[in-house]
Order: sequence, then structure tokens, then C-alpha cells
Amino acid sequence: MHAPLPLPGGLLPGWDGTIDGVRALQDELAAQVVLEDGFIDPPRLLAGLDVRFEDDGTLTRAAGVLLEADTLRPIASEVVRRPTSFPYVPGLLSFRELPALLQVLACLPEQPDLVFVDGQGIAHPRRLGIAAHFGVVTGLPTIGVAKKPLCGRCVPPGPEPGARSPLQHQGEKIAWVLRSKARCNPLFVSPGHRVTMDTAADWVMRTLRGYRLPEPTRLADHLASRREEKRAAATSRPLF
DNA sequence: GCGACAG
DNA sequence: ATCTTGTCGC
Repeated sequence: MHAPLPLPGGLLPGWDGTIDGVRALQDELAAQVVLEDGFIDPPRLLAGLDVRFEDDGTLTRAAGVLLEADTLRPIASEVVRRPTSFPYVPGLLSFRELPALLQVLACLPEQPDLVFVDGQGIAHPRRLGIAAHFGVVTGLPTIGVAKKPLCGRCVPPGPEPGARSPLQHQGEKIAWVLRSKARCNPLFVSPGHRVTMDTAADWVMRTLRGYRLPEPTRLADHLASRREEKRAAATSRPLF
């Protein structure tokens, strides 16, 4: 038994307050991840989600963007804020960011057919990164797009855009290390839920627009970083 | 035992 | 993640 985390009760029903307890819950959720394609093909709406923090982590801010899949044009976006309720612990990131992600998803005008989340999908020690956790909880097809790996080893992919090499962990292939753009560090793309490893990488490639990040994640990232949006929108300036 | 460690 | 301008390289 490890040291209990200093948290207010009621966050996780039935949780014993220990890190081992959270890990046990992750194992249960990870068993529910589906690694087969299960989305409408072709999808009509895509969504990009990202989370940031304010006031040294006291406040959690989530940004969500809804895009038209065939044009990659944003048709709606939302930003929500809420008090942070869980500390940052490597490997337990989803428990810190999930509440805000679910809240911003609920604020979008329509349900997306495929979601891109900033962070790992199954490329996690217990195969439950934020994108996988989000996918299992919402039931939505999800892809995890991370800028850095959490675990696993790999041989760097070639320099040409589209080049990819497997990220391996404990004998399993958990993500594609994908070179989305020349001269840029590769992305770590893994299935979140109801998506195949190859489909995940394919959709990242086909939603690129000349930047390192695919449009869904890039727009959500951009929106989540805008200082002007840190506080209640004073001016009603268009978001795009 | 030591180091690494998504956001 | 966050504190933060200009600057070097392709």
C-alpha cells in the first residue's frame, strides 16, 4: 500500500484513496477499450480537445473545437473552467483532466463522430492514457495525439513526413511514432477507443494542414492557449 | 537501487 | 501544465 493522495473525498466512488486503488480502476477501464474501428465512415464531424491550467494548477481550463471532417473548417468551439480536483501524477493524468474534458464536450452543439485528444491513448503503462479513458467513459471513437512519450522505446522514424516507427512497451506495440512534418519532432499517436492503431495514424495524417499537429488538436491547443480567453470573454470578437 | 515521468 | 522575448536555423 502506498501513501494516500491528499484529496477531498467523493471524487471517485468507492475509491480507497490510494494510488494502488486508482491503478486498479485503470485496469478495469483499460479492459473496456475497443481497438477496432467503430465510427461512421466517413465521419462527418471531428472534435479536438485540449486542457491547460491556470493559477499554478488551481484552475483547469478545457478547450474543445468541432470541425467539419471534409473541409477541416471549425464550426464551433467552447472553453470551460473548473477548480482542479486531482493532482498531477505521471500515469494518472486522466483523473486530473477528464472532468474538464467531459464538461467541454457537453458544451459543444453536436456530438462528434471522431475525437482527437491531446495526450496518450493506450500508450500508457496500464494502457489507459487520457484519450483511452475519455473514449471508454463517453463511448466515442477517440485518438490520442501526444507530443512526448510516457513509456516505451522506439527507433526514430525517417525524416520524411508520414514516416513512422512503432513505440513498444513490454513486448507490445502501443503507438506509432509519427513524423507529421519535416524537421519537427515526431508525434506519439495511439488509439484511444474504437479506433485501430493504423486508423489512428491515418487520420492524423489526413487532418494535417502544414503544421506539426493535426487540425483538431492544433485548433484546440491554440484556443486553450489564448491569454484573452483566460477570463470571461469581455469582447465578442470572433474566435476564428 | 536509480532514473524517467503525457499535461 | 506554468513563469516568458528575442533569436537562431532551415
